[in-house]
Amino acid sequence: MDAIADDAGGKRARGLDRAFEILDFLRQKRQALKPNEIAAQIGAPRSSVYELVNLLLRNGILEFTGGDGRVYLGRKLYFLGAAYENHFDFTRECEAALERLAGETRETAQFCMLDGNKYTVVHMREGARPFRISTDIGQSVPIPWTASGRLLVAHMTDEEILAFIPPQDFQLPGGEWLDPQAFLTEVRQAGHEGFFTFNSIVDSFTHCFAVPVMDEGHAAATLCLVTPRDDGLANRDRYLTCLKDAAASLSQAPTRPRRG
Amino acid sequence: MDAIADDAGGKRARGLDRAFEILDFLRQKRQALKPNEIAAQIGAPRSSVYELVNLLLRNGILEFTGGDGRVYLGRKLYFLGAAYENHFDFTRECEAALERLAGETRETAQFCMLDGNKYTVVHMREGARPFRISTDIGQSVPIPWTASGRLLVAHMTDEEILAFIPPQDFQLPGGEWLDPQAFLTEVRQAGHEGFFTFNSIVDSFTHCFAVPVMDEGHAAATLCLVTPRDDGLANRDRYLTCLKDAAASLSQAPTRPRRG
DNA sequence: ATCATATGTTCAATATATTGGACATTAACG
DNA sequence: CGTTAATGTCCAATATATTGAACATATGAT
Repeated sequence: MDAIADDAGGKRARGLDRAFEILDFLRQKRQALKPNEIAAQIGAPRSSVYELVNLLLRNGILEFTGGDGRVYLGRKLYFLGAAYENHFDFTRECEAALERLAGETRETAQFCMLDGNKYTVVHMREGARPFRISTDIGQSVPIPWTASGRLLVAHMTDEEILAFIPPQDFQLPGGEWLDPQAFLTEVRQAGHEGFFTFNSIVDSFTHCFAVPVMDEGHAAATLCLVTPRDDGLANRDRYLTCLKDAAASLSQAPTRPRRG
Repeated sequence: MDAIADDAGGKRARGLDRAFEILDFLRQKRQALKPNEIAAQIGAPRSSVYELVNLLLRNGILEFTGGDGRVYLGRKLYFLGAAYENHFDFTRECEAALERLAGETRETAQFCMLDGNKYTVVHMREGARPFRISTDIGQSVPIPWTASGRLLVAHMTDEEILAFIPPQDFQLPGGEWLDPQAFLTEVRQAGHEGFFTFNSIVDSFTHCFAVPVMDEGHAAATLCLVTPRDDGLANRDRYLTCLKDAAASLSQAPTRPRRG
């Protein structure tokens, strides 16, 4: 069902693709699984999964954990991810920016990016309010559901956007459908204004603010605030200013390469 | 030369292994490279590297960056690494522990783990002293060169240790050779005492402290202090106490699985 | 202009990776 | 006990991934 991309007929799958399908699946499940379970749940031949899991184990990409032969993402992935992070030097300044934002606004602040054709919260700083945020770190969310989504695809043409976002992602959690044309209009507006705010369309009580973190001419990420509706509307201008300042401070950094 | 494992004859290489060789190579180089350069430097057929790079690009494991078709580790790796990290919930408490350590001692504090058969600094908090640390985050260092190394292999038998550590890693940066038997003795001592300290054997001016962070009965990681020799000797007992307290606070956490 | 080097693309041959299915083992269960 | 389900291993067949080599293009030096 949720296979990565083109997976129609009964051809053999390429090992590399299957391998990363396994990794993504484990990430999504967020728990150690037996090879057999993996095979059953992603609909892959068991022998293939056993073969690949063993290869990945040998490479440190997967690790035995949880006993009973269960495997989960391995340390090597952590190191590779850290190298990615390091290269752009995001995190440190990012955390600082979120900290500052949370302090200034007392609202929940998030740093968001695309993960494939989904939206994902990469870092989050919970606000001081007694307020529950629904989105979990690292969870994939359809792009059209989010304020940030408008910004993260703003560098594409209309056609590219519609080709990029899976059609079913325009269906909101309640079941209603969001008109793609309306979405595109909002994308253009967001791209032009340099921010996007709206009453969340995935719940009935939050107001969302998003501003882009620019890198190489397009929104590489966004900074967001998720607030109670009344607070958000009452402090709209101030919050937007805070966000833009924070984003500006981040937008400089990512370009420069780091040498040890 | 430094191929991953068994790479003798002129057989064809498996795509998956080659792929991770590419990823590791990029991590080591810490910069974006052209596919052609990668092929030349890891000694792989160009057509294979181009094929694999394209596959990895399609999966978000690699990304174009730096222009001219150069590629580097991709965002997907970051997400996978974050999931690994999350699963063990290390980082947050880890950063806190380093912060505390650095505050208490004003020395450089490190969180270290094994990466394959090498030692690696995963997190570091620079001390308040005007003092330069040589080790860089994420760089691979021979196990015998480090105090932590004694602890990180302490759960293995002598034979396992000698099979695990590449023989040439017993050669110190100066060129002298460390006697494996002497190393094993230190490993046993470290395992027994629950810490290891020594005047660094890779430079002439630092004293190193290491204590284990236990997980599932063995040292999954270490906390370290790197200090000027005189300071280290003068504050030895206090520093060791700080380290042990910090390690104890971390040793609890990693076992419990997290549910959203 | 000529040559050399670096870079990327294309393609056919074959070495081999993926796969289905058989088999082995264990646990659960009536 | 016999049956079913879950899990892991093994193996041969074949679909295909890896590879060398040829080709294409750009750049820079002489």
